[in-house]
Amino acid sequence: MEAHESVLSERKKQILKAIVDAHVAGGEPVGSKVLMQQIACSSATIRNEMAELEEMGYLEQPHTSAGRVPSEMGYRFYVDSLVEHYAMTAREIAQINQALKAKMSELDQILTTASTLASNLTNYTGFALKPRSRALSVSRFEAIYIAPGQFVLVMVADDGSVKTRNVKLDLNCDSASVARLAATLNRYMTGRLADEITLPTMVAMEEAMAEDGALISPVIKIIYETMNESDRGELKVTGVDRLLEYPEYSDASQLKGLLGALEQKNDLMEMISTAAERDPHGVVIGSEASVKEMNNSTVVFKTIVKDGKPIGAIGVIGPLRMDYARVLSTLDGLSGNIADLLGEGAAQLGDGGVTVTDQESEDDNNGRQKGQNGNRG
Amino acid sequence: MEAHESVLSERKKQILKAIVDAHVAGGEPVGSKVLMQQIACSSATIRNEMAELEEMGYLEQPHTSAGRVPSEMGYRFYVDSLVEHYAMTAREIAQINQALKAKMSELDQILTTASTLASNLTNYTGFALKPRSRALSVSRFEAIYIAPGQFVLVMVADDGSVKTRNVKLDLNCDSASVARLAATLNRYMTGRLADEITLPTMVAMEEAMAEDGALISPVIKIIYETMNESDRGELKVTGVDRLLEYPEYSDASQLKGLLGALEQKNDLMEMISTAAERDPHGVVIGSEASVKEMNNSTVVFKTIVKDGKPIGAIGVIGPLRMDYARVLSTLDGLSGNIADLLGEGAAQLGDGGVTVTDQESEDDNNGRQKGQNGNRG
DNA sequence: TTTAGCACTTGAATCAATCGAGTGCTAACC
DNA sequence: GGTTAGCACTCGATTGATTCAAGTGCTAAA
Repeated sequence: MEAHESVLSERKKQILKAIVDAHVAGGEPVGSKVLMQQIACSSATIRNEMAELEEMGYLEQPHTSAGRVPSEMGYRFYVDSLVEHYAMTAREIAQINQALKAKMSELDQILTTASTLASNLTNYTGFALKPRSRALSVSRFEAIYIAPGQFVLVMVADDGSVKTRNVKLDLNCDSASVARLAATLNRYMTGRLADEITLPTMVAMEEAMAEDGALISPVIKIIYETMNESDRGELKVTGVDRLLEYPEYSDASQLKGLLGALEQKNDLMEMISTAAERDPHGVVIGSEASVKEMNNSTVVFKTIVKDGKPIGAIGVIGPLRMDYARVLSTLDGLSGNIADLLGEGAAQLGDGGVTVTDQESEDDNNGRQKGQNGNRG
Repeated sequence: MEAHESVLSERKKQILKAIVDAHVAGGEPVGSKVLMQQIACSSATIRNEMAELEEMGYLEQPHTSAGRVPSEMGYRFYVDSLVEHYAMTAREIAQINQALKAKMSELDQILTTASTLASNLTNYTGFALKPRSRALSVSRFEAIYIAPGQFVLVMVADDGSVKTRNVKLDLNCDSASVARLAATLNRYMTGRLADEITLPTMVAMEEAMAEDGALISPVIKIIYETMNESDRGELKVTGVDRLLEYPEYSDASQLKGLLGALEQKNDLMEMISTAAERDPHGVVIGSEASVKEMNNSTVVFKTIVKDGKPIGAIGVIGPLRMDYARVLSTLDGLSGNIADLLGEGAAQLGDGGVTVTDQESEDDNNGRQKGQNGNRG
């Protein structure tokens, strides 16, 4: 592959690079004229060079009267020898960091899964919607020593949900420090929103921890993040690709428009909450939707109710000619299952009656009594 | 809305329903001839009825010489009065149950997020790949009593990772039972794969628990599920819709084919592992791919390395004319961030040097020392 | 070796002609 | 009165010819 470089003159490389760049940017075959701006010679010269590059296999002509397009070999050479380094912006880097750190609550996971299921089972695009939920305060702390500098923090929230965090510090804390930490947290932090912790409280806690005072600050941050992470309202959309096989969306622009409308989560939430009032089925057909881009589509949804309050919704979006029977019963089934999982189905217990939730488990998930049966056999 | 029913004759309802069903199934306007099979009268009669239904607003004609299509009002009536109940198959119900119960490991979450980020930042379709990983055994158990019948189970796995489960049973276990449970688990279960637990061991554990013997069986199941959940190899694909705006994929069938190929996860894994050997950049251009459907697309990926071993990959898929510079650096940045999160980046510690992971945290995540800095301020 | 100029090629756009599916309407029928 | 057969009619889709324009290859001059 390095042989390329010795064969291609500097100017050929320039031209090849310019062609790749232009074609990547514009998508059209690139002609000799546009290249004149970047290469310091006439179009005829460039044409000659391009003819040679084509002969060598780096370029292709879709047809005689079109410009040139890089061949696969051309792209390969570009990637191997011509790509310039692109430096990510600080903004992009920050975005990566933030997004990767964010955890998914269990409700989020369930809703995502439900959206995927709705899509899979109906062959339309699925979505799941979660309204904002309030921040929680912690009513009880426990801390379990795991290893030097490492412990598990267990938080029982004011709604009865339990969250755990595996914490590692590079501070030297032992079993005793961890126990003291739990005691201190229980004394100063219980019943308070993490927002409400004032500097004096922090200082008091650090004093109470004596030589382990350094633990407080990072731990408070962790608690803050944990108790607030459930606070994002969100819309998940899955299975967009399924709509591709419906001729209604065969022109990509149509679908693109619909998806763009979906990005306006507020509109969708608004639509669903109003539709839920007047329509028992949760079916919004075409122009019944307030959003123009949805006027050629149908939205079918079902709210998920927990303790009598709607805590989210799942649904599907597809063409007007939707298989309503199937969609309606699928959503019914799904929402029932979710309600069960979230603890509405307290009655249906099997052998042992076990409920298991992972640590994130009861994020956004208040007042649960019994959940799904943990036994699978 | 109920007024409809009194206005429409039984035959009109039949015809409307038949039209909706046929149109939903076939996508084409439906003519009077095809309806003859379902309605017991001649095409002329049906035409008369259709003309009336159109007059009333339930049907529409795309043009004079086409068949009829339901109007929005027609669909509305269908949904309100004509849909037949569709009963889900046992298979579908099982699928729902299983999928909703499955938890996502942290690695899964990170990879999903990474895939989304790759897609967002590059404007191509992103993917993330995770090979199967081995099951873990537990080297230490802890149990924290929360409430009657409820406790948090903390498991330190043989690779040093920590997992926690919030367990609720409808058995009457108190603080002492929970403590005894931990002791018993530590005595009989440490160092073993959950698969290896034999019936005699179970019996011995139940005996050791005396009157709380009933705890053992459900708890073993929980441990089993927890330690094996990381075992699924998987491919996540996100941002399919981004490809819609590239003319290369403007005919939906092209894109559909590509996506179909992506479903063959094994092919992709194969491709990536072979490509990773011979190509330092991880760029597969067009026909370099072994899969035919990808011959008009480029796949760029980057393996994620942890402790010297590849534990997954992230990448993007898009047209040949891809913005390689941007894609390559984005994937570099992402994979670096992921490696840090997973504990490779032990060196880069900031103030406090805090590592936080939630319970699922170190799923598939062995030998970590220090991770990313937990402080955000 | 580069460049200006010109004939040439060829997909895309435009337009007319043809085709056919399905209708509306009329008249006969039960 | 409701139903049905028959037929003229409509109108989008398909096909084919024509034009248009972008971009080339080649030749001859610099």
